[in-house]
Amino acid sequence: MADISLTFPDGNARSYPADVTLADVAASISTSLAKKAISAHVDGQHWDLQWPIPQDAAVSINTMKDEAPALELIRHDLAHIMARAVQELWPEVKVTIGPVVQNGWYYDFDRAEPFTPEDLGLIEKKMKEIINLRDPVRTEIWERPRAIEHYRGTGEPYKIELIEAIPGDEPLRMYWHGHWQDLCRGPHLQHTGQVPADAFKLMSVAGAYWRGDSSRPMLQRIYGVAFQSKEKLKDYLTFLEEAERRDHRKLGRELDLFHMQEEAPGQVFWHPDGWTIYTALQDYMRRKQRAGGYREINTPQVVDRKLWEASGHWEKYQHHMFLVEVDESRDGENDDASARNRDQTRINALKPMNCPCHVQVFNQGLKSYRDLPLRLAEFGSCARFEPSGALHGIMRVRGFTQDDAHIFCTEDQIQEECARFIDFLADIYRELGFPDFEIRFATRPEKRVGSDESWDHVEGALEKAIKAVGRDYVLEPGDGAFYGPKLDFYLTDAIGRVWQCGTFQVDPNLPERLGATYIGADGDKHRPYMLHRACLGSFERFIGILIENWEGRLPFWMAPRQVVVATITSEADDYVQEVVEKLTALGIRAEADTRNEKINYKVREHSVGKVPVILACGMREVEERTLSVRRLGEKQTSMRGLDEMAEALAREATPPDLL
RNA sequence: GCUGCUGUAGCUCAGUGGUAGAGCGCACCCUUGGUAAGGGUGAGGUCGGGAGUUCAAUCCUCCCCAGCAGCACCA
Repeated sequence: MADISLTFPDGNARSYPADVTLADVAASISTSLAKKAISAHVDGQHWDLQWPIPQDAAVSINTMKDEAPALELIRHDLAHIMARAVQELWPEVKVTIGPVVQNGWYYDFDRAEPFTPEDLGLIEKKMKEIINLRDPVRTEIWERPRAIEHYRGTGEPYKIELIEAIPGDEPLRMYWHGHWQDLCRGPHLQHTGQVPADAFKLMSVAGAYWRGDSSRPMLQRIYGVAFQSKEKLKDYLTFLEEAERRDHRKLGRELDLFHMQEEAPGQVFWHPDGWTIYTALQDYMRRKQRAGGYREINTPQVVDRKLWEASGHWEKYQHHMFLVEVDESRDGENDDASARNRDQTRINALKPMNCPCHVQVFNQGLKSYRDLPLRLAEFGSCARFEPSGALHGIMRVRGFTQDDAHIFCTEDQIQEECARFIDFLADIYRELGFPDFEIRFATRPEKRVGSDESWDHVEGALEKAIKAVGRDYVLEPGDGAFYGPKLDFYLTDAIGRVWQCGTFQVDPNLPERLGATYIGADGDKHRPYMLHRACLGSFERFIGILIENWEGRLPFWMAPRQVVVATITSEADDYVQEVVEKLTALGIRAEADTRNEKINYKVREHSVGKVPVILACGMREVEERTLSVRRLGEKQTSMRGLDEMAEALAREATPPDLL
């Protein structure tokens, strides 16, 4: 039994729950990606990995070497050095834990006053002093009672709780950085001077629950980042600036795509240009789904709670639903809300998901095995009352539209549908500019419905399906939906960030709960399987990802403003109008800029506005019936004939699936 | 929801216990200019909402709302 996490070369880490062993992970992950894992944490202890992972968890490499220490060790020791610095500055602060995370580390502290940005500066300075002391790091192995007694003496209740939570009774490793002591599995550097003093930075302080449990006290977490060298740190800080430049909230405002406001928190007001992106994407998806054998449907927004009770969502998610109370006795006559007749009030919920509604569509009429697989798709508008702290621009919202579909099928059809979906999805991601994606296979979570036998069966079916597809995947034990196992699809954006978008879930549960049946070849009623699937996830979030991926410079076919035709002199006004009309007739989003401004000004404004093509017209163009073409991001211009250019742009404006 | 921070003009931000300012943008005028900002003039804000302290609150206190970072959550 082990608590295992693997770290990959891209800096990502993946964790596995306590009921698997390292050998399990090694055996079950058959993918080349997993084989790239460079280090593992087993029961909190750090190991560099050799592949294959040895069968026992005692991975054999100790990283205490004289050469440049591994980055993880540097980060790990920095966590301790920071904790020491904090306690030297404020002795009353209680320490807890401080693990290595992507790009750095954090350490959680219990302190009455909040840490301020100025405090971070003080801590950083103190850390550099400690590094310069070159204090030796030494270990002692203590029996538990002695360690507990020690922490009683120093007044560290969190450490005592940690010790008591460690199963078994093996002795503990006690580490000293100079005079300062911490409980830790190690391993560590030999002395604090091995840490590069100019390649780390304290980033932020934020609240975090003790042991990740929202019923426990809130601690203060200080985040730091660290690298091998000052240059690497600088690269990382540059990356952060890059991400900030791409922030969809900022670009959404600057490019006038959408806005949000207090009266509708977590919901999007789409502006014309933003909605143009949305509809371009939706039109594209509609064509793809039609070609992919889906039938599009549409289902109600406001649905009686009875259906949510039947589906099981009421029990689990009622506090995350928008409720709508309707007094059936009012009949529109009495507008006084206080006169509402409680006895006759019906409780409805704005639909938080489409699945139960799709089952209702399936349940109409008698279905035959000949109807299967039946693929029902909906651009389903959903409302979920997400916790206020979870909201994030248009990426995490309370009102959104999924590119949702449910496939009703027999067990035998799961494999075929799985393969079919993965091809479908790969095609879409490629056409949308994300050629690389990763598949993760998530299995039964702790909280779930259905018997273990049923889970064994369904997980087996999905595993068989994904294996047959032959693509690499990563196993995520315990990450499945409460009703069934799933495949999640993660795409990588232009600056290396990973986003989960697509999903493919096998659900034997909902058809059961909502009484879906079909007549088999044997003439008897059978229970269909229901496959939940989405490619984009939600339009809102996916458009956020698109904006950030392309830094607002969307591919031409999706760009809300494709072409601006600008006059250099007002004598070209008529010609510019003619050009715009010609392009518009070809389905190109073209606009005229005949304002009384200099061409320099117009070029600057439309470049900042990320318009992909600027066509400038002066007297020369009018006389020769040509256009001066300037592409976004390019400095030089070229001269093209009007007809030739219009034809080229029309081709460029064609969505990839129609080429 | 939790911890911390923030909320001043359309945007980015400065500022003060005596009812506010800049740049950009916007409007109008002059300018017809050849590929990233031509010049001038002007309009625009009960300083997120409510209550309190005070002779006086945008500024201080409390409550609420929204946003930001992180945590928890994510059917």
